[in-house]
Amino acid sequence: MNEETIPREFYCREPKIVAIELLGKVIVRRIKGRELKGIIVETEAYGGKEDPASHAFKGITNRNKVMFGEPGHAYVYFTYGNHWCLNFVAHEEGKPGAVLIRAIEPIAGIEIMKKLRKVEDIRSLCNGPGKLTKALSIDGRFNGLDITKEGELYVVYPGNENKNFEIRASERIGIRKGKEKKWRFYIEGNLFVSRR
DNA sequence: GTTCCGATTTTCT
DNA sequence: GAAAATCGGAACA
Repeated sequence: MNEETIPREFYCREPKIVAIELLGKVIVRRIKGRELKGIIVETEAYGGKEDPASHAFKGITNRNKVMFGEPGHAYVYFTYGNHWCLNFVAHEEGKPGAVLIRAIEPIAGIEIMKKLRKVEDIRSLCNGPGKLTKALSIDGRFNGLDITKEGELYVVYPGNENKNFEIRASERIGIRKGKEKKWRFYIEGNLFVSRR
């Protein structure tokens, strides 16, 4: 398949920039020798002191410490008593930050995802942060994982398809503070984006 | 189609 | 003890 992982430098920029640039990239999840893949179609950026909606806003805690660490790692947290959310740590030197992956378009291993999610509708497999972690079987074990190296979970550049798309920005979803920041980004017209 | 609401548990105050 | 970067189902239009 000739896949090339995305280097650490890619993530060493403002979360907002990385969130935009991640659209169209491909997440690879390996389970027992099989590959599940999805194109990133929806993201949200979270910053540090300047962003009251971010977990990192009030400083470092045991939960969010990964956001303060080296970019290019996964930040996985549990919320609402039911769901895991997948983020990629992304920030400039010395500033915490991360990008929440809100939705992906399944392109490989779809039958496995259906079993994990217990739904048949492809569009409902991964169109939300809690859904995609379930479809990819991602949980707290992945917190801190390096996603610039091939392994159980990593990110690669897309193949030849889907290079032309229009990016839209909007208010972030499910937060109370910091709504004035238009830091949610998605691919216009894509069927797999949540809350269209 | 939309809106409303309960589930469930970790984390921080 | 309250809130939380959510989901799915029920009720209503």
